[in-house]
Amino acid sequence: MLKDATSADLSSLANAGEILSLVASRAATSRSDLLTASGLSRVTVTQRLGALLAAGLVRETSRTLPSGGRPTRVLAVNETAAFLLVANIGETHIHLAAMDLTPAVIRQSTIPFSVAEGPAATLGRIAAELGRLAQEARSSHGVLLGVGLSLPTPVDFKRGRVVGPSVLSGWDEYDIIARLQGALGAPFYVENDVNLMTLYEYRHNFPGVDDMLFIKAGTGIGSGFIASGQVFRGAQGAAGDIGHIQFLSDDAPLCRCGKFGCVEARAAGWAIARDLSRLGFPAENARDVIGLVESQTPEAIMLLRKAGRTIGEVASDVVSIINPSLIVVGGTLARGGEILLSGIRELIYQRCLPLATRDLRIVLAEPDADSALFGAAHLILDDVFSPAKVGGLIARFGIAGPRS
Amino acid sequence: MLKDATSADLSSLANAGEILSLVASRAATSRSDLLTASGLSRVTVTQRLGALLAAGLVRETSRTLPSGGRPTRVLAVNETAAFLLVANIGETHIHLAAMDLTPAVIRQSTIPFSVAEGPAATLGRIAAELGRLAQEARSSHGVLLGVGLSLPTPVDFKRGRVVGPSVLSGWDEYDIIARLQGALGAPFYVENDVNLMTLYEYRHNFPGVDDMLFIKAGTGIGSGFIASGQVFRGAQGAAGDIGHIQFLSDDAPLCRCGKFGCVEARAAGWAIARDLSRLGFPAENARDVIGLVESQTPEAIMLLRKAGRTIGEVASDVVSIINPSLIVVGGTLARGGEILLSGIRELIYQRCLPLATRDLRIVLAEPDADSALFGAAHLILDDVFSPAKVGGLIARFGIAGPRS
DNA sequence: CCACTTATGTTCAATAATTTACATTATTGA
DNA sequence: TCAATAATGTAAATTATTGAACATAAGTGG
Repeated sequence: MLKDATSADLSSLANAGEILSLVASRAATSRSDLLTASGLSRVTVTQRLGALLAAGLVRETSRTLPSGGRPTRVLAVNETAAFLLVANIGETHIHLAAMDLTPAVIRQSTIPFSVAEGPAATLGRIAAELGRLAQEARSSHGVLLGVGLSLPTPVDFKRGRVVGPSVLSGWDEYDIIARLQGALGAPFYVENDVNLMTLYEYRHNFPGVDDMLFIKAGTGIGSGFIASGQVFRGAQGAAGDIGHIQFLSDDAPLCRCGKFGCVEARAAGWAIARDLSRLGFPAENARDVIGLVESQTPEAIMLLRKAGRTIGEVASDVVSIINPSLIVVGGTLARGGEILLSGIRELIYQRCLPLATRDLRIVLAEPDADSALFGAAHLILDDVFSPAKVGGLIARFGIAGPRS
Repeated sequence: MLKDATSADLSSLANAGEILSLVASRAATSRSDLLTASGLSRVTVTQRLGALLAAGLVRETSRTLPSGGRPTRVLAVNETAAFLLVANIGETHIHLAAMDLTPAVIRQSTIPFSVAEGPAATLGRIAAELGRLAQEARSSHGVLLGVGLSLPTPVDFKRGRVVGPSVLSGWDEYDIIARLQGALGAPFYVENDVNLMTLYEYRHNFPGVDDMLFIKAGTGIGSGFIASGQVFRGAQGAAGDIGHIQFLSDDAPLCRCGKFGCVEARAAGWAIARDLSRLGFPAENARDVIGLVESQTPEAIMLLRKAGRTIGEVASDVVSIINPSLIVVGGTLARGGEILLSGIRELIYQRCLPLATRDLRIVLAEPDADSALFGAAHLILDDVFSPAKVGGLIARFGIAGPRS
């Protein structure tokens, strides 16, 4: 039986997952790389890559890499071949976006948020707004590949649920995926915002630094880390919870968790705001604190410096335990720059063994309000283009058909 | 051109790596499992497995698994198809062994050790003794697959070198692999003993507990952890170094590292021995301490209990940071049983958030002097049978030819 | 003992992938 | 401009893998 070009293309496409995964992960960005990375023959790679190119999933960039002979052409996933939806729940607002595969924002919006509303209503509004964004993205960017939700609370990533009491009261153990997956018809991911910010820093600013720690110092304090290139979540997704490690002392302050002397109660935005208020400078959260620091209020600078030392104290423990090669400090308080950072550096160098600090870099994150959104996009992309799942993506795409 | 049975067998063997890896890792222990796990067709699996069986690399066990119909026969790597060499440098002696693929000891020996001798001479003696063991193992167990060396000091696993100052003075940055690899003609691995004990506990006693922490409380204090099923080493192999985390207090004792208030200086075997000596009970190391505890010396029991609380304090920090689902406490001091463990439990439950301790088990390791040796064996096996490297093993085996 | 169920092996035609050999292309440097 | 170099494409022959169909094996529960 003869086969026409289209069905030959489709059958090549069905086997092209490995190729697509390699291109998407940037493990192989040229045809020659693909040959060695995949172990397949040139004939096969040519054929499968041809199918991916024809389907519009992969494209040739204008870049080439010198090779000594004919330069090799750089390949990339076609950013406009599909899109993602992401949302980040903040203190008072929810930021939402449709993103292409770069990932870059196609379209975004903001809606108000109140904890009092409860998860069902909030998720309903999120679904509605994401639906609107999807509508607009679909015309230019084809299929929806995945949806990601960032939450300011511990999340059991495997189960997609908020775990433990948190600022999102009423959300504990609520089945978020069941509520939303149907509405949007794509794989759904829920993750803690700090882990997503960590992933963003790793993928976007420090690719290749496979053992790094991200500290978010804002109104609360949390951390995330990349272990051997993977977000490390621990048994229940609660890894990196450094805000409630205690240091005892005579004046140990009461924490909102009910214990005394937690890092948060000493160094988080709310704790500094509490101390500033007592000194006669009204402040409520990390933003207020940074405002006072930026207007050169000595008391605020002093307290931020002290907070840096407290964070440094706990960070030194983390360094001893996980031995990262990079620490990125982000969150609102990081806008205090060296005032915060110097205390962190001081304590780490003071308390850690030289071996652990020998090659350790400690840097500030660029202030970026949307890093959790981008992190969510990377999370989706990593999973959807992973070798194990890329087949599903191609099937989904094959059905939707190629885009012009 | 016709092909005889032998060459057909050999070509199947060359492609049988994936099958072998699945059987070795116990990811698939039956033919049916292999079909689904490999994704290959039954014809191919039958053929490749046949080659592995013919080569003597894999064998059928007498066990079967019920299935509702014909039971499926359990497959396993043939433990006697090849062997490993391992060595563990302790305080005063070096334990060495040839092991089969179970891993189980085929033959073992002990030689004296003195730091003063320096790495070159010590490694020379180790090579000679391992050579002797290899000679004996070779007759019954075919090819040597790998050699592992366990050291009581931080090791940069990737580079196979001791890093930083340690009890092994003179070993820092010494190129161990260059010194030994040639002499033995097999892949060579060097790793820290605590990480190997951790790996042993994971593989041997708690398979499936993919996020676990092992604490070694002996003359020194260290820890290792399994993150998502892998030994977590950090950037320089120094992860888990909890012995030199400091807790400040008025009476902070001086540590052998030169800082004050380290966990080691408060709770390690040498620190308890120091305190006991001051109280009039001569003791030098963890063994002496346990001796006094076992003879019901109240002072020793009190100090061990106190050490448990100190270890619990640092362990609670570790729990907050990495969120394990299991803590295994081993090392000489663990022979103190509940006396040590109760303090650890107490502090962890007191200082960690309920979320992190909700499903956390804290248990004692079985006392086992050879756990680092077994851990080294597992380390070699994991690597040699890994999908990426199993091809090399088969090549090596193909050249050596099948055993009867 | 028998029917039922699932595991396992085998044959053979169809399909997929590789190897080989040759051809073409896009650069660099003489 | 021309050789040198390595990337890339392709046809044909060879080899590997699959799927389907059939056969047999080894348990379970009547």
